[in-house]
Amino acid sequence: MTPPHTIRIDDHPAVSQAELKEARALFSRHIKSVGLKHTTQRDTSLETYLGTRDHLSTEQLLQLVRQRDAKIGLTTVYRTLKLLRDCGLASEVAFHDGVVRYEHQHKRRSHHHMVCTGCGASAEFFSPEVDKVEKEIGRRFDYDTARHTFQIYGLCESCRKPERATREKAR
Amino acid sequence: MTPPHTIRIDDHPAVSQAELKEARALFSRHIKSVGLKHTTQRDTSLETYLGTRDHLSTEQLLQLVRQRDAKIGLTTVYRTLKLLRDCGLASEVAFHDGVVRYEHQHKRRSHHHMVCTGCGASAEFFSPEVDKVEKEIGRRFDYDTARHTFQIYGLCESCRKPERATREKAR
DNA sequence: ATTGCTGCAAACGATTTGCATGAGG
DNA sequence: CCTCATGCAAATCGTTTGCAGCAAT
Repeated sequence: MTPPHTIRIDDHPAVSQAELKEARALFSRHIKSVGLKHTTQRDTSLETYLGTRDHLSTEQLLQLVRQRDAKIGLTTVYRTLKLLRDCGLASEVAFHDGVVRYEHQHKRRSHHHMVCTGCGASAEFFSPEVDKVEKEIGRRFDYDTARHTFQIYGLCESCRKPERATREKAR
Repeated sequence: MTPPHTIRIDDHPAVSQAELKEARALFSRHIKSVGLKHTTQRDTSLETYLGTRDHLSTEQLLQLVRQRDAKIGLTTVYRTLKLLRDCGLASEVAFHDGVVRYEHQHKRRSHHHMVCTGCGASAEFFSPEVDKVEKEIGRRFDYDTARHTFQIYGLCESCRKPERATREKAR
């Protein structure tokens, strides 16, 4: 199941030219440093990824990638997303439906998700308190904290209305 | 992969007699209300579940259940855990390894997890601020919030030491 | 007697891996 | 040239489903 739409507040502009350049450089550097090769498929995947927003599954990215090059394989996209994650351009998010999604990570403000269990819509929000909690707890347990995930699940306003059809059996 | 051990602070005593009774009643009531039947396998699964702590996967519960009745099938445990979830005795948690785990939920304080990406250990912690954020954000987006998950990922003290063997390739 | 339950085997969906062929440095 | 990448098909893994025989009401 794929969220039909995604709400977001605190919208940020599409990736700027400068950021694009930096992202490409970061990727190349990573590729090189691990002794891998620069390929057209990886390029296409990277460029496509950079043109997206929000959280998308591998399958979704594959669809977009194939609009540029119909012959790229699913496996390659899976592998490229791991590379993007490894070099810090993307991060994996797991909502509660068994599908891994990726979202932009590079120089991105820490943020969290409000997910509708009815229609699958998700909204992002920012909360400095939550970030503060990460640091505090890390200190308390003597953990070197790297990241956190915070998702709130609930029913959005339209899914809450007089038992609408949109609503699916909460898995 | 299964966490080798689980750290926890703010330990609470094993489920008390009164709580056990209440839990069984809750389960029976749920069973009845949905028109299902009371079976020995469900009983065994419930009792076993009530004797556990922390978060355990279906597979782990199956092992425990089989110590009481070796012939209980995996499927039954999967199904029973869904029932426990449905009646509010358990809730599902997804860490970042693709396995669903269950934890006690009935009358349980809201809590969160600090997970070590090295050895898989997890510690629970409590944070009223985080709970407050859930309410606030729900109001802001006009979502009827039901629950949230908050996990912090990082390296625990021993996994952080001079590249110990315990440490596995961070997936 | 019904109707739901169990456990097995088969089905599933997301993700990973093996491998022969092809492209990059 | 040698090495790594690709894309396909097959393999995995957790989880779900179909079904025939069995147990609970």
